Amino acid sequence: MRKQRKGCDVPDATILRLPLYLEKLKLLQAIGVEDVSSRQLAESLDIKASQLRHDFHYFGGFSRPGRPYQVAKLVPALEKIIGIAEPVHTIIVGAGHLGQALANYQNLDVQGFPIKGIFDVNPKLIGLDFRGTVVQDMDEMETVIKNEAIKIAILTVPAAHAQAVTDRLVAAGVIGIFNFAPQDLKVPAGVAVRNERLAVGIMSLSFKVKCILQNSETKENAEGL
Amino acid sequence: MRKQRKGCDVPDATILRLPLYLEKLKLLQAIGVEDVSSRQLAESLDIKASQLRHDFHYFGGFSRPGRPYQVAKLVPALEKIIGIAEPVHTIIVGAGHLGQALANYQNLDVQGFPIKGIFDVNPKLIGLDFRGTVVQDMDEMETVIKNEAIKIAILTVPAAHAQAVTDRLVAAGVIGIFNFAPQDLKVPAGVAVRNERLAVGIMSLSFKVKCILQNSETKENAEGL
DNA sequence: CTAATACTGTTAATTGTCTAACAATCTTCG
DNA sequence: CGAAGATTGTTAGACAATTAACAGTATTAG
Repeated sequence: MRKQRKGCDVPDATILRLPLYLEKLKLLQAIGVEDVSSRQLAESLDIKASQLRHDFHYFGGFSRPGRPYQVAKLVPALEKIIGIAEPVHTIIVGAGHLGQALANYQNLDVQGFPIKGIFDVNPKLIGLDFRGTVVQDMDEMETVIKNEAIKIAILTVPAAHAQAVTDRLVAAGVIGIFNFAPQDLKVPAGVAVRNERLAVGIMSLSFKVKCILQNSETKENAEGL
Repeated sequence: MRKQRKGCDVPDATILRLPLYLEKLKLLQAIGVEDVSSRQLAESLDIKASQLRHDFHYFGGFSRPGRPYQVAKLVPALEKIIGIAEPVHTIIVGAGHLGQALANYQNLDVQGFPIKGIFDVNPKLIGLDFRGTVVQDMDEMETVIKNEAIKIAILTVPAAHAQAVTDRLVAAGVIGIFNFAPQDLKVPAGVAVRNERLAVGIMSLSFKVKCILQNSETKENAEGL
């Protein structure tokens, strides 16, 4: 097996922190901060400085010993690593409530993911306008993917249709799917899927809340004795 | 330090899988499956059977050697562990696009999290009706939290107001916050926060897409020689 | 009844991730 | 100029999670 191309053999845990680093750095940049140390940046994100440096080490480091990081260098470097140096054209498939909310969520655009199309099969939704993007029939999807060179799609269709739509997306050339449907997707090698399950998030929270309540009960009992 | 109460000293990674187990089991139950082995269940979730048994082991196991799991026993057991044996009353704070989408997302209700209130400061939004729940003024929030014994809140306000609202929620008795604002929240001990960052998800996807594209390029070059 | 098969609970080994430590470098101050 | 303090890159050790292995139990077929 050929050695993986530079900067791609990185743990998932590190990849998930890169957006957090970038976000905080942009904030610093906005208020005119020029230099930042690993310690300052890490503390503001509630992680250890050694972890931050360890993460950066996967990409060869962004400074040299003795010198703090320069915000103006770090921001574009991270953007390039994440793959958003240029805007990443994106489409939303499924114009239900969630699809609409995402279409209206201007933050996606700001973060480098402009929405180039919204699609649905429901005639009642076709023609609706969200921030300048009009819902189109699903039949148009493949055409838009090719014309706009779409590589990433956001999937917000019902679970029952998720796999069929995924197959169409992959066939049309999409290689990254942000899946909001509670449904495991089968995709060939060379296609990345990220599942975003709201139910998982709120249930894990529920578990912790239950534990907090139990602990406070036992504590009260112990104090009561 | 007192030993943590039974079933609460569990790794995060395991907690995040519990909802997936439950979801799949409910699906099996719906089609009349009575028994399921760790292998069957694990394969349908694309994980290893040993991991599933290891996860269940944190709670003492749900069967005995030689006997497969009984779906009818496992579903309520997991629901109790997750803390959703009884419906968990929830509120949504922030009735913008995302808050509206979540209010319309009937799946939350089905999964055991009925929405008992939606709040916003914007007079234009107050009075809007989403699936029978009417948007109320934020001034009513504390009252509803107390009357309905709300323990979990979904936070969909702008980042700039997230901390202030959080402080009010905590003061009113909320101990679990599902945070959609791109903002780190400070909360006292005994309050759980789960951050749901859409930007993190799509950027991690972008990273992988970039790597896939790079790899296919190098592959083509190698083949071309 | 016995052997063969299938299954779980449990422990050990492996793998992955995080944290700490330190050498090398830079800046600052006297 | 030299020493002190701060900083990064790098490596090794500590910790956590995943996977594999296996002992013990149940079921089934002959």
